Amino acid sequence: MATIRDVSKLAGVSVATVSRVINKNGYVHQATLDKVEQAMTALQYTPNQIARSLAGKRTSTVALIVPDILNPFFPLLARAIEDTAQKKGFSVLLCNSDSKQQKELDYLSLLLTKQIDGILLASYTSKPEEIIQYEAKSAIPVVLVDTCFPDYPIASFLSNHKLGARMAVNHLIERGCGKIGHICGPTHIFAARERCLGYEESCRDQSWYTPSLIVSGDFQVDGGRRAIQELLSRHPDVHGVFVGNDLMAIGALKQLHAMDIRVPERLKLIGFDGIATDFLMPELSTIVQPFYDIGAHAMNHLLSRIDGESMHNTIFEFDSLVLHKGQTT
Amino acid sequence: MATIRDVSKLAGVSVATVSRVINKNGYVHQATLDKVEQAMTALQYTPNQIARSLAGKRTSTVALIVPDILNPFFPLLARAIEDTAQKKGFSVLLCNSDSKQQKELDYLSLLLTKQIDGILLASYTSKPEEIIQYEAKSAIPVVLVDTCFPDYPIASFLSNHKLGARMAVNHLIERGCGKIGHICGPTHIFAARERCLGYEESCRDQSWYTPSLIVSGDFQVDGGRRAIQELLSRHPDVHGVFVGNDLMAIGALKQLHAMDIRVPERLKLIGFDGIATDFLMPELSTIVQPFYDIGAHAMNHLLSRIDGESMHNTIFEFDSLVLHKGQTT
DNA sequence: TTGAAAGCGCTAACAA
DNA sequence: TTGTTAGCGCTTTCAA
Repeated sequence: MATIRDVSKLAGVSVATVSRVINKNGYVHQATLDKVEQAMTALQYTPNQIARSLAGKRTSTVALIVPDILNPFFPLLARAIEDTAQKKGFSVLLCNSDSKQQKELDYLSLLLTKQIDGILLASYTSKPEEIIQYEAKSAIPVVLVDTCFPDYPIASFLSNHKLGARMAVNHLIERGCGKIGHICGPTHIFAARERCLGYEESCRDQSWYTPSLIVSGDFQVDGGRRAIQELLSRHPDVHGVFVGNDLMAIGALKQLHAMDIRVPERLKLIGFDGIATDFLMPELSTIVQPFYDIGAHAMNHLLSRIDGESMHNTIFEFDSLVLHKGQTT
Repeated sequence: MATIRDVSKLAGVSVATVSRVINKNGYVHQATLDKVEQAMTALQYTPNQIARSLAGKRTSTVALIVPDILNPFFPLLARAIEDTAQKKGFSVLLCNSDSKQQKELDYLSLLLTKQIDGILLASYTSKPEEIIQYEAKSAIPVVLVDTCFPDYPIASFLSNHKLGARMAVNHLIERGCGKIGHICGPTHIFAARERCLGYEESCRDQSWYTPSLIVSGDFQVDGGRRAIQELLSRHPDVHGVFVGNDLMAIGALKQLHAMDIRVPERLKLIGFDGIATDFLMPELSTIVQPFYDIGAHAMNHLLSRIDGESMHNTIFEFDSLVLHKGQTT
């Protein structure tokens, strides 16, 4: 592969000049610019990114840390992030943390030695102090996606989950549901808590409301099966259920089917997320999160930080959730 | 961050010696080794990977190029690949090509300047000559996943699709199907062709067989809807359908549901891939591909090539497909 | 068994 | 407007 030196020789200029045309900075005469560009194309020259990185510039690479790309939730984010990165000349390193603290920390220090320019972190296990400390000592900007710590100055991009929850409950009410239950996700997940709060806010003034209408699940399919059983045993007369996410909603649906309880006639069900609305049958009613927007904005914010802009590290909540009316309500 | 020079000073040795202990090569006295290691831990030293890469070693990074990580097929592969890479100290760069030749080529040359160590390529658009030429002039090993070119020496890892197709058809026969149709995928996709061939081989000697039992689809949900309609209009009496992939099978299932044709009573349906076996209701019968094995083996093979082992570049077909008996057969 | 020194390819003062 | 040169942090001959 041709180097900058080869180009400089062929063009009859110094490497500094070539560097200037590569980086489009500093003054360079039009005539020399032409010569250099000719030499570059003649040699099919492309700058070695490793050398550029070592010489102090960036790696043009960011890392995306997710619990597990297999969770259908994350490819949606990953795609938006990669698209946005690619448009700006950045690449994305994919890291699965399995929600294990150690694996996450290992990645974090690996990324340091790789001189990654920034990190998009979707993690429900990391502590805010850790993140702040990491940013401080590594000077690598970190942006949170799908989670946040309200009391700390960390940039975060996520849906307005409380709003979404209200939309879900309202939809059930509009569809004529009387007593509405909720299957909530793990309480260590911010989004799960918010959705639960949204449910509570919408329901607590109803005559039928009682806290035992909230059953906890694990955001997985099987958890949904168990939770709906629990809910029905507590309240055989529930008429609608706002399930904390689509995965659990699928589980609930399967369980109801097995128990021969007709959906939506006897019981209406609405999920949250909007993963794979295409793939399901019957189609699940759900609140679709604006994944693409979240990912794209998070990435753009990160890129601005990388460019040295000092941003206001705050929480960006997206209100553009959409009700997807399926066949379960 | 501490550098190798800092360590060498603190340990009272030369940088060369420190380098030797980092890389565990060359002779180094036990006593000095201890000193160096103490210094390293004292300074919390970790070698800068960029500098190592520039000095001639590798980047310990591979790229995974997929058409679109949103296709539920690819996260399965990505996970296996990332797991395997991570165990061996490698990172994975994620690239979406959208099956566009230009985007793919752009990535390929970008990866060159990034001095990537190897590439895992899932592409149905690239030409074998291109790949061979790229490997030759870049010295970057490329391994194909989920596709192959039988007539060219390119390492490829994929399921034995023909075998899987036979399994699917046999299952339908066992379940009592008489006339069996097939919805095949795009013919430029190797796997789609193989599955179709498998179907043909299994069926051509049957009394009911006729080529018009094969309808073509596009491997997408909507394509499945259209294809099943087409098939039914050609052959109102089909009793079983082997659908070329799960996405189309979902579409077919939805269409049949809309048409009030009962599955599996009136018509039996089996898909291929094994994505989303959890998500569907009714659960789809399908042939599950050994994604994890494919990804892991492909990655291991790539790592061996990166380590300089000259491998026999051939096609690795995985026979370990599994019938998932759902509720549609 | 160890060290000195020459790069790897590029950037960025500093001079001219 | 251009060139010289000193690094960036590490690896790797080649000598000692």
